[in-house]
Amino acid sequence: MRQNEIPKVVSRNGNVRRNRQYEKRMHSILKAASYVIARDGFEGASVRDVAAKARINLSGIYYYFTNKDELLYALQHHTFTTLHETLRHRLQSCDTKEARLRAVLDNHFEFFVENMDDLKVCVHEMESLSGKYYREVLAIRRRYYRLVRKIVAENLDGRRHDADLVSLFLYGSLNWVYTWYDAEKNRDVSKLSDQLLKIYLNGIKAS
Amino acid sequence: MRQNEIPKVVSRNGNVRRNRQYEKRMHSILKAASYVIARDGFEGASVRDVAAKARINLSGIYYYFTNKDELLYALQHHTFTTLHETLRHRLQSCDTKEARLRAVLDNHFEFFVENMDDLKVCVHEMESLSGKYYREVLAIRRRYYRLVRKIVAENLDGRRHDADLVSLFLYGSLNWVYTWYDAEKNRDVSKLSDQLLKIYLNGIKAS
DNA sequence: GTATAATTAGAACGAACGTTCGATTTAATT
DNA sequence: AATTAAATCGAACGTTCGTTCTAATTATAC
Repeated sequence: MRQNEIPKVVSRNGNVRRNRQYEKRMHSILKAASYVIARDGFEGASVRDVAAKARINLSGIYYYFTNKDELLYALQHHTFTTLHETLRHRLQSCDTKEARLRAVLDNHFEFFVENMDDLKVCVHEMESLSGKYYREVLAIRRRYYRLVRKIVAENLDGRRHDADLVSLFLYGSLNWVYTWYDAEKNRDVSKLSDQLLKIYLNGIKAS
Repeated sequence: MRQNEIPKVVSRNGNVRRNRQYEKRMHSILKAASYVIARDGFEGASVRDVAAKARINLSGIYYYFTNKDELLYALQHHTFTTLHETLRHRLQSCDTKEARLRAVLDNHFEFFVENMDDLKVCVHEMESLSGKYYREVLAIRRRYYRLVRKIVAENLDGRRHDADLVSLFLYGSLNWVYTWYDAEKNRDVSKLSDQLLKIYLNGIKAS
């Protein structure tokens, strides 16, 4: 039996009698999808490739997901939610506004390093979904962005800056990372937040 | 007769007897391709859609371009070259290093506003080509990046900053614009460079 | 006007794709 | 051990895609 209702993120199987490996299989499919979509793009990625990478039969994919779009939806939904949650958790132990801004950067970079494929799929395939799928992911994305914006705003000299613009510029620097990050060259991840934080707090001016 | 040699950017037709409309047709195909690829992504864009948008028969496309990849190659090659050239030209009338940094931002934003689809196709489809096509575009992209980096570097307090990181962060802010730019909300383009320049020269610190 | 080559048009090819279906196998319950 | 449903599998469907081929048409040169 297979569910075909409105998709949930974690598990779509509401049955009682369920194979113990169900969750693991689901996870391995998502991991494979993340890898293949990050490599080939969503349109370029074939469900067959995802299945092969996950070591499951092609039609097996459709036992866990109703279609290709839902694969991407599940990936983006889960990744953005996790990113947002880890940031919220991290912020609880920050006293100053500077510490909170630093937490935003640390969180994003560290999350990126540990989930490169997933975050790339979130950033690069932002427009690949449509309809309900798109709108739901957009809502989560906005939630995360608003949190970033709030922390940027409290660090701002409001007379000289536009909070939206500053946030979008910072957001751009963060989201662009996947195009140049090199695990060898950038072994020290904290250096990335150090550098970006310095720019936004003090500028780059030569003396 | 049709050419099938190494593609040139401007015109691939070396024949003498040539329809007066040849160049116009070629340009209209590129314009259509830019529109469709920006909308659907390179993999998602069909040559049929490009042909329809350019008001030409499907097989007519293959009279001007040997394959779909070459369409993207021509677009990216031409756009990056132009972007680089306009920046070089602009820099000639800059006296101070601050003026040169400002020129980088002005050039990028103004070029973006006037060639949104083209620049989006350059940024978002960076990985869509492979082999020779990819390497050639990469070379031009690097040339542009190095120019930006040089100007960032001369504005840097080198003891406190890493020129590569700063350049990549700035580059990210610039390239991310296509995801949020709204012609209505951002009528004044110079405000974008103003804001970004302030950040990089003075930071955002609240007093 | 006629010859010649550039350009367009229509139809078709094979390949790859997302998805479905029925049968088979596996695991859990009694 | 028998039963029942979950999970997997192999094969196929219909569609869309990039590309090609040949014939028709148009523009240019003589």
